[in-house]
Amino acid sequence: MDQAGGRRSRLADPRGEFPLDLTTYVFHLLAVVGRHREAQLDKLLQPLGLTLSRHRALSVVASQQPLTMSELADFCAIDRTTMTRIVDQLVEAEMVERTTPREDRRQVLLSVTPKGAATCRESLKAIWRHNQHLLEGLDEERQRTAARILEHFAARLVDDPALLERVLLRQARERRRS
Amino acid sequence: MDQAGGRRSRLADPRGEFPLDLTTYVFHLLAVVGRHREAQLDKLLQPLGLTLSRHRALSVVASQQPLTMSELADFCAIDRTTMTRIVDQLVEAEMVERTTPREDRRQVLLSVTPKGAATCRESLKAIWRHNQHLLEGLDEERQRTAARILEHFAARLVDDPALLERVLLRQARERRRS
DNA sequence: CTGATGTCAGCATCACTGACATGG
DNA sequence: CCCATGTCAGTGGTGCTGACATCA
Repeated sequence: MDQAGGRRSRLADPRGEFPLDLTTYVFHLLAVVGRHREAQLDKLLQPLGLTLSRHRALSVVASQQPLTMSELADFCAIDRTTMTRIVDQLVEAEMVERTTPREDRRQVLLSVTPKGAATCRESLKAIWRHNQHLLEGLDEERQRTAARILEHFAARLVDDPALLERVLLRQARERRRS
Repeated sequence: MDQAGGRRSRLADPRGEFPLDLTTYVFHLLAVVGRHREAQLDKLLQPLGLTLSRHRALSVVASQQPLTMSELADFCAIDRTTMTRIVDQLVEAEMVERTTPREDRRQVLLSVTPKGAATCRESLKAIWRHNQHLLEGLDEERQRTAARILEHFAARLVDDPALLERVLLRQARERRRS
């Protein structure tokens, strides 16, 4: 997607392996794969009372707790104001708790409740199985190649080096109380 | 994303190259890369009066015209009812036209107007440049590997073989008037 | 005061469901 | 009658902007 127009002559793979030129085709597939996968995962998570967005937030809180709203939003690459509403929903469902630290009372620290931890374990299992199914037949070296290529994209998409570090899941919390 | 929880011991890359196990990390990056890229492209297209969704639909119509609503929705991996509204917006902007074929008057055939074709050329150019920037530094062989891996994902995500063919942009129209 | 953090309201877009009209 | 195609209305989740309160 993103591009599929123009003359056939300008937009063909010279080797004939793919239906479009490489640049166009890679990003078309990126969009289509993401779309189908998100739709399937949403259905998978429905019985657990989660959407994919809520699951993403919940699983990051579970693994990185305690963390602030801004950190969570950066990790998930989601707008802060949107994250406020997603956390509202998780608090409503009694899966996540907000607490205010004494040192800096502007912040909010997020942590999971026992119910949230249990739900997260279930959703992680379900998604893990789905991911494994998608990766079946891809040897480890190909998976590493995929990860490296995606890291390359991320580095070019995210200007701020500190934000990039967080998006790539290097270190979580430092300078919290500095 | 999707998964980031659990014990550190269960979710680590054995080789230490990546911050999480491969399965989890590949899909985390898939989500984050898609998110950042879509945000940037939306801004890029704003001056042209397009959103990313509208551009995607427009460019497919431009390259595959004439085609039906269902075909367009399948190509873009977007729900049919959602596509009705997106095409409404493109018709409103006088970029796309709907016509009813004589053979099967249930269908609607889509085609671009001159204004739509011109806008599409501009948006394709802008997106092409953005994509080239992202791919800079990746040699052709890596791009081919990426395309093959994403095709692998698509094949596992889409059950219907005919739909998969359309999603992978093999052949567009056949059995139209059969 | 300035800047950082988090929340909130309003707006637009989009996904999904269920209903509906049309026509093969 | 049955099914395919396309549209439409309603609901809910999401992204973004701008405003606001709080507090270091």
